[in-house]
Parts: sequence; C-alpha cells; structure tokens
Amino acid sequence: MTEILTEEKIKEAARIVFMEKGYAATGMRDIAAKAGVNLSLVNYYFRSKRNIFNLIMTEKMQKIFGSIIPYMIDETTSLEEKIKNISTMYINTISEDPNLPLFVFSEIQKNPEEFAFLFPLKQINFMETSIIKQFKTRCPEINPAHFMLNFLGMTIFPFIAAHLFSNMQTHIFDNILSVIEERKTLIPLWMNQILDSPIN
Amino acid sequence: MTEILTEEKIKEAARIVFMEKGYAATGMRDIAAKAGVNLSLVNYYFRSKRNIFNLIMTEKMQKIFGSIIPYMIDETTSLEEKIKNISTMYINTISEDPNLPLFVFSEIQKNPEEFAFLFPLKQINFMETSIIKQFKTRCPEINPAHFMLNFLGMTIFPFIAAHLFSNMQTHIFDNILSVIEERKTLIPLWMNQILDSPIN
DNA sequence: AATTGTTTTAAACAAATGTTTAATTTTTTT
DNA sequence: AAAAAAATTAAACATTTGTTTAAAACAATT
Repeated sequence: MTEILTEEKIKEAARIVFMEKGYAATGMRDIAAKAGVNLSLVNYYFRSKRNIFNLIMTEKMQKIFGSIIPYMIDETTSLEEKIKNISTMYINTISEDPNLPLFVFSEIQKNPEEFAFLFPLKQINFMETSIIKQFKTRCPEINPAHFMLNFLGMTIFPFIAAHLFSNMQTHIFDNILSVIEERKTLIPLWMNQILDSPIN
Repeated sequence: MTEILTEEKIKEAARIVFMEKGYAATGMRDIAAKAGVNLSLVNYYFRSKRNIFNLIMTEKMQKIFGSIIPYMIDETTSLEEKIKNISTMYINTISEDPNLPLFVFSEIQKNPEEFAFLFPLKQINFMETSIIKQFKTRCPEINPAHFMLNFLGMTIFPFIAAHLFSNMQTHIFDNILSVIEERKTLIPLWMNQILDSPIN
C-alpha cells in the first residue's frame, strides 16, 4: 500500500513548485518531476491542475489568515498581550515559510472571486472582535483599520521585501533573519508607542 | 504615420494585462486583443514576450524603487521632512497604480536574477544615504533596517492588503481610499513616536 | 494459483502557446 | 504617377500545455 506515500509526495512537490513559481508558471510536468513520479499520477490522484492548486491555496490561506483569528477574539488577553502574541506567532510561522505572504496575496489578486469564499476572516465579525473593541476603547478617534495596517505592515512587510532583496544580492537588508528575530520584541514596544501617542 | 500610435497602444495594453495577470498568465493574444490590434504586430514592434515584459518591468521598478532615491539622499532636508515627503509621494504614486507593489515584488520573486541588475538601489550606497545617516544619529542603538521596514511597511503594505480585500468583497477595510489618504499625515506622526521611543 | 482491484506507465490527444512567414495594404519618397 | 518602404494581415509553424487512454505492473483477495 504505497498509495498514501505517492499522493503525499505529489502534494509536497506541488506545494514547493506552486510557492516558487505561482499557478500560471507551474506545469503539471514540473510537479511530476519534482515528485519523481510519472506525469499521469498527478491527474490520477488530484484530477486537475486547478484542483491540486486549490488544495494548496486553501492550506496556505488558512495558515496566514486563519492563524490570527484565535488571538484576535481571545477575551482573556489584553491588547498588549495580543500584540505580543500575534507578532511572535506570525514571525515564527512565516519564518518557516517566508514566501507565504507574497504567494497568497498575489494569487488572490489574480483570482479574487475564486478564493473569496474560503477567506477565513469573512466568517467572523471583524469589528466585534476583542482586539478591535480593545483598540476602540484605547484610541476612540482612530479608525481601527489604521491599527491593523500598522501592525500587520510592520510584521508581514519585512518578509515580502527582505527575502526578495537578499535573493537579488542587494546588501540593504543583510542579516535580515536576525533583524526579523529582533522584531518579535521591538514591534510590541513600537506599537505601544503608537497607541500612547497624543494624536489619539 | 500611425506607427507611434500603434506601438504605444500595444505597450499600454501590455502594461494593463501584465499588471493584472502577471507575466506567466498573460498571452500575446491577450495583449493584441486589449490593444485592438493584430497578433503579429506585438512581435513586429517588440520582438518577443520577454522583451515587451522587461520594458514594462523596468518602468515599474523605476517607479517604485527609483522614485524614493532623490528623497533619501537629499542633504537639505531633516529626517522628519524626509518621512513626510516620502510617505506623501509614495501614497500619491501608488494610489494611481495600486497594484504596483504586489506586481513588482511578485515578479522579482519569480525571477530574481533577471531583474537584479536593473534594481536602482544597487547603484547607491544605502548606508551612506542622508536618511540613514540621520537615523543613526537619532537612534544609534537600532539597526536602520528596522526603521526602513517600519516606514515602508506602514506606507506600502496597506496597498498590498487592502486593495485585495476590497476585491474580495470583505468589509474589513471599507473606505480604504480615505483611510490611506489619512495616512499621509498620520504615518509621519507615528514614525516620530517610534523615533522618540525610550527604547532607542 | 487465479482473479480482482489498484497503481503505474508510455503514448497520444486536442487545444493553446510564442513566433515566423509571406502576401497585402498603406504610406512615404522619388 | 511610379517605386520603395513601412505597416498590417491571415495563415501556418513548431512547442508546450493539461488531460485522457489503454495497456502493463503490482498488490490483495478468493
């Protein structure tokens, strides 16, 4: 019974190739080659390119959007604790899969309708989450969108930009891995600075 | 002499289609159709798909990376003024071309070698720019990469995330256009808060 | 050991791809 | 007005694409 092994080998190969080249630039033959498997087996186990891609995409969307939800709705933590927990969790998660944000964002952009329905954040009422309620109490004058954009921008953007520049042999962001590691403790401090700003 | 008109029509069509679908998903027939022109004319004027794409890509990389350089090296402005000028300039520039960051980042990721040599920031010594020298004076303990990542993350990330969510009919970032407009004045205030933080 | 079901293979498929060719139309030059 | 040059067209090209077919190899069951 080698069945599960082959199926998982193909899925893992698809993960790697899709993440690297995107949907359009990936061929079924690329996946088969990376899995070390006959071309027909990809269709045999997964029916079509669209089908296997959507499996991977669902996984990755869950990973980047779904993972934040438990932290956002947690009524037992303070705003500061949420910031600390989410930035640490995100930096850990994305460090293992540095191309995750760029992959997910750019595939959604190319096919928004196809993936809208499996967007995990659609299922919760964003404005009624604990984190947003806490922010509104703290900064009643500021649109909570600003808070989320600042927070996620500071956390996620470094992966989009830096992993890229290092591939281009630019030296702007040398030691980027240790820089990103430092951000686990720095981002919460900076976010508190912003929250306490007299602007609010 | 309709020559220039046709050539520019094709280039403009290529701009639109490439920005929307990316290199791999764009066909020569898509470009010809969008330009309202015979398929052969695309090769007649631009020789190959790679060639016309690289023209567009050079343009866009100049727009997103090149436009920031004059502000970074300007010795006549303070750090605060640079922050104000760059965030305003970027928000104006990208608002007219909201998919610019995602397009450039994801195409570079798929082909880092091809575009490394035309990366405008390779030509300047990043660490010796005025903005970085000013930051190091202000915050000697902090790696300047953090400063640039915070600043660019707060400025650019909203376009990557928000334009996307609105296409997905999520309501997380409603009124995103006015929110982004507000950020022209808010980002400099937040950045100053971060710069003045007792952490540094 | 024979039969059944499952997995793997090589070959072929039609459709789509980027590109080229050669003829035709249009424009420019003489 | 004739000749030359440039722009446009339709058709074909060789590859590559995702997918299917049908036979072979393998495993499980009787």
